[in-house]
Amino acid sequence: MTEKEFLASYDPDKYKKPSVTADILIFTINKSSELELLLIKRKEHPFKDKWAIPGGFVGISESVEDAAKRELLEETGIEQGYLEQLYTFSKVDRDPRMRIISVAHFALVPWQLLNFKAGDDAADAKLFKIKMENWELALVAKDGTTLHEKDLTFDHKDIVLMGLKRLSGKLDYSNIAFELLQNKECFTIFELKQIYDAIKGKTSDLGNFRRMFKSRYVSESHVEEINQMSDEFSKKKAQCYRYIG
Amino acid sequence: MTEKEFLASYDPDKYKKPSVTADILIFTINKSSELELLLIKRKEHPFKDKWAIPGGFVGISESVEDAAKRELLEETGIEQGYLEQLYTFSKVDRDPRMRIISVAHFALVPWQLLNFKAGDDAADAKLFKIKMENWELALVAKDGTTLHEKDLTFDHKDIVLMGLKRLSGKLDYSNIAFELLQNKECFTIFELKQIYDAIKGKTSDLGNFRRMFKSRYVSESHVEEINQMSDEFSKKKAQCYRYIG
DNA sequence: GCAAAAGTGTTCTAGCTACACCCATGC
DNA sequence: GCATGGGTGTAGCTAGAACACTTTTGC
Repeated sequence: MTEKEFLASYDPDKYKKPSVTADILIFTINKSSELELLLIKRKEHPFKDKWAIPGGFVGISESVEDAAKRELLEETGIEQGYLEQLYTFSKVDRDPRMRIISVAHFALVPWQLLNFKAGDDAADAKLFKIKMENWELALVAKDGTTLHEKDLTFDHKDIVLMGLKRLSGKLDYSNIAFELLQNKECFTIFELKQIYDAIKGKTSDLGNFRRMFKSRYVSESHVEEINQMSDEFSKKKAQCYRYIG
Repeated sequence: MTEKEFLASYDPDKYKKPSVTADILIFTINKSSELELLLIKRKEHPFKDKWAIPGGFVGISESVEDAAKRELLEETGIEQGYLEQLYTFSKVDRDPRMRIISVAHFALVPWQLLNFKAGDDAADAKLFKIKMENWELALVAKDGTTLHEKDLTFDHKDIVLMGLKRLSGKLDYSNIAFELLQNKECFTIFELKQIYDAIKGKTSDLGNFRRMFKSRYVSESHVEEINQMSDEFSKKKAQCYRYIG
């Protein structure tokens, strides 16, 4: 039997298959420099009317990344933003409908680009501030809607926690923080520090942050000074920078 | 329609689904303290008689982790060893048979436990030393069989490279190196250094490594001195340690 | 004047690097 | 005696943390 014959006679549906979804944690930093996560209220069973991470099935002729991108677009109207694969969750009973494997992702989106609306599968969509209270996750929307970690459906609590850990960890050895800037072409050191603080969940020393910024980003040419000053975040004019890569 | 009714009427096979496999990079350190990777020679189409990473389909009622564990057992006879999920690869055309999404893993196995034989799907199985030549991956078996990175089937080159990068990176902030020790209950500092050097691909200063070992592992109680000396790796007797966790 | 950010300087520590040096021992 | 690992010591560099200080400016 040649390879060609083999392929022609191969039956892809011989065995029962799990379904695969791409789920996305959509993070943003709001105007008050707080970390927020987009959740949707489910319109359909299972867990109708509960809050969950957006996601959708991976089609037969698209990659998982494409499915995640599509989902991000549907949910937020964003054509391209930072998107990274997080982890694949596959507990057998994680979905009551049937066997579903979820490839979780996270996206970083500047708040002013976020134009979300309830999608096809969502009765509602909201941004929730992320807090840690008594070592447990708490999610609070602007209108006061409060979710405890146990209120998250499926295994979404695990996904959110892993996402937060990864995000916080990557601040130290990558350039992802820049993805949350309002404007990568013109920003101040303080603005970036706000993003760091929001993700790390603590306020760092401004003087030290400046030095870190200069040695790690300016000296290494990830960023350059531009001929522009800003007083958006302070009374005194501040030097603006441009993100290069 | 209640949730119960919804679930009862739900058809899991409404849409075409991709297949999912768990593939696994099985790393070991050989007697000469070199990093090796287990590859199998494919017995079936596609890519019959080519070398590939072991892997298998994820069944409808097992998690991806379970499938990877099962694969590790089948391929190496190892009941439990270090296993970690690496990344999910999903390019649409990565497998000529059909749409297959691969959740790649890596396993760390001490060489003396490695009792591999060709499994059901393999005509042969071999350990390959990992080298970088001209910035490209080269794999060399003890019998001289040499593979270039382009000889790896599917997208296995990408998987191997990502695995190596992750492995090397995790040495700096985790305890995975201990998983490759012949005996976690009794080992010398030199033995651990050999593992580090093999993975990093360079020899580090022994004196400095000792100090790092003591401040990072002994002082932090990941490891403890035991009442035993070894001369397996040197003429002079060396202090033995025990890995705690 | 006060608060808050812009920006600089200082001091201390911890960790890593590159060494140089001892000891023990098998060949 | 020489190579090799076991083991310690030292000096230098760097990044980070903690903190003090000066400047600008809107309120």
